[in-house]
Amino acid sequence: MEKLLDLISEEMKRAFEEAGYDRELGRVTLSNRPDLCEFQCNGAMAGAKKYHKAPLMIAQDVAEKLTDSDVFGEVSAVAPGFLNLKITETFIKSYLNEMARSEKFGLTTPVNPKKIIIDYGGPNVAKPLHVGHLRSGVIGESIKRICRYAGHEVIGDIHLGDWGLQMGLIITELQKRQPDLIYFDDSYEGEYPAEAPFTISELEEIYPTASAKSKADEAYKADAMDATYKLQSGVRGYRALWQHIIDVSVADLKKNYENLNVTFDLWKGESDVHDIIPGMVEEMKKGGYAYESDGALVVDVKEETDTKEVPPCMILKSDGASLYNTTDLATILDRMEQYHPDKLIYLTDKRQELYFVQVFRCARKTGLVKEDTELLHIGFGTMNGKDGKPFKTRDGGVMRLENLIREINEEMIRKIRENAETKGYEVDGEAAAETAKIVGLAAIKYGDLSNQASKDYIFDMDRFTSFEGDTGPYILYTIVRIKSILNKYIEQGKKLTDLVIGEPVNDSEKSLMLELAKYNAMMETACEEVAPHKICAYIYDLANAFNHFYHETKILTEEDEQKKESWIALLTLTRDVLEVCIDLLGFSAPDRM
RNA sequence: GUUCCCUUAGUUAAAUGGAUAUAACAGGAGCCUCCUAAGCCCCAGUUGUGGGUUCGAUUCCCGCAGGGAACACCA
Repeated sequence: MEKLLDLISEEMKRAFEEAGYDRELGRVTLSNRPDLCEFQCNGAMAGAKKYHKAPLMIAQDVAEKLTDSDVFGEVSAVAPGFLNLKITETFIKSYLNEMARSEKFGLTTPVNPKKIIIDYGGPNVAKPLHVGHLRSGVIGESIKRICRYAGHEVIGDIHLGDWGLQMGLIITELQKRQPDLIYFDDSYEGEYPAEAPFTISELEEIYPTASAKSKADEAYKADAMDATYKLQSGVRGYRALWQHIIDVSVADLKKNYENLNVTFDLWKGESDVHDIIPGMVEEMKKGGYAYESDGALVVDVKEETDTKEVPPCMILKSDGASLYNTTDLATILDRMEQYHPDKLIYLTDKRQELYFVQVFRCARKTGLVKEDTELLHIGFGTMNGKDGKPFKTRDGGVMRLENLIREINEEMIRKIRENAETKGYEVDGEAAAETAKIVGLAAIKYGDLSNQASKDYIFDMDRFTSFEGDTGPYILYTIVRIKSILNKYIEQGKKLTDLVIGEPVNDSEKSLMLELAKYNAMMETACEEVAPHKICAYIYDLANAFNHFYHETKILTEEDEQKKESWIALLTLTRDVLEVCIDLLGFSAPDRM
């Protein structure tokens, strides 16, 4: 279905053409003076030079051709040459009814859908998720959903950090603590136990302990490196122990991501490409791309047009060991071979920008990716505390993600209880907790996603839990209001199906309709620019338009059945659009709050 | 040191080169016998600085000041 702006631009272009001007000048845009008009066209000013004519004269010529238009109800040419436009009630009504009937509200889906792999989350096993992981998960999940909704085939991969020295450290510390474990007996040839010899909380304590020890103690570090080597070279007991670490850790990660409503299609990690690294390195050498520099193996990636220094991309460290670059490149190779994607999207902290420039160039140069495969790194900003510095707990530590979520949820339960009390109804504990979880998640996600991803933003617990203004809970509250009306309507024995939206009867209703009609253009932009914050801005405007309409219109007590049905249809569409949008942002609305 | 990014109201954030820069919070005033007041409504307040391009600049270009980040054996 064509976008509203395209349809009305077409009408305007026709008028420009009929008046003897270039039709391309007839591009219509949203009004930035809503007090004067709904839409505007600035083509007359752009054409002034070409036709050596005052812009206002051109605008008047064009306006004359639109006097009996079905699309524009009001057209006025004003100084210096703006065309101020209002569209007819009939036109907007038909547009919305078509939208309501169409799949995805008439969003145009691509002729050639792409296969996209999106790499986000990126946690390390055996380490708890902390607030730093929040953005990658929240933004990545939203982008995944947006691309999928837009019609592409999307695969989300968590890309676990499960292979490096950290694993050797954990194994070493376990050996010190429990040297008699069967895993350390080289002569053992039987089956290893199915149960892990540790719990997730032990694991989370072991890693930092081991890490601290290795920094202070050379011998300890040597042991850890040896353990890493044994693991990577496939010693049975070490592999079995490693598998336990992965299993225990992944189970915990799944639980945590589930609480965030974040899901991955693939749970692959660095370890999955271990076996293909030697072959890849060999190819790079053979192709003449990789050479030795200061003992390390590198590939030059600087280009003549660079204004800045782009250091070579390191493939192997001087001790021959692989590093982040190596596994990332091997992962690209693996993904190309297994999935043949048209596009790879990476979500990380924006500080890794230069790093990804190096890796992408290296991948292209060495032929790991096809010419027409797009590589995109989306760097997001830091989540800061109120002081503008990276978010910390009160005592200066790194805050665990589950603690952050718990704090928000507790505050939310308090608010729900308080609200129930002032309104005088009972709320049982379980229902309150369930609602709190839903609303809390919306607060966190909307708070994050409503900012441009690339910018740092301030996570202000007080503001996020205050629930006033431009927040997730405000959006949810609006949806709950609509649902409540629709439910009451159904309770009257009526049905929501087959209702038709009529012409708007007042300004607030027309505003709501115009807001709904912007949906397609907004969604297209949000997809193209991979910009979830545009969806946030849109649903905030839409919710505002609805609340304004709601305030002025008594819907259920309306006696004119036709009017009432039209409003119910309009509300249904509003609810559906809002719910689709919040789903793309990765949260949902409760039935009441 | 080199390079990149950022600077919008008291605060946090928006704005394909278009008219009077948009909201939220905080501040001040109003609206619940009426579909959820987590709402609605009114008031007050902003583009760091100096140039340039343009009919028109928060937006594009150059300089300055202030803030942040990156710059091969971490990820």
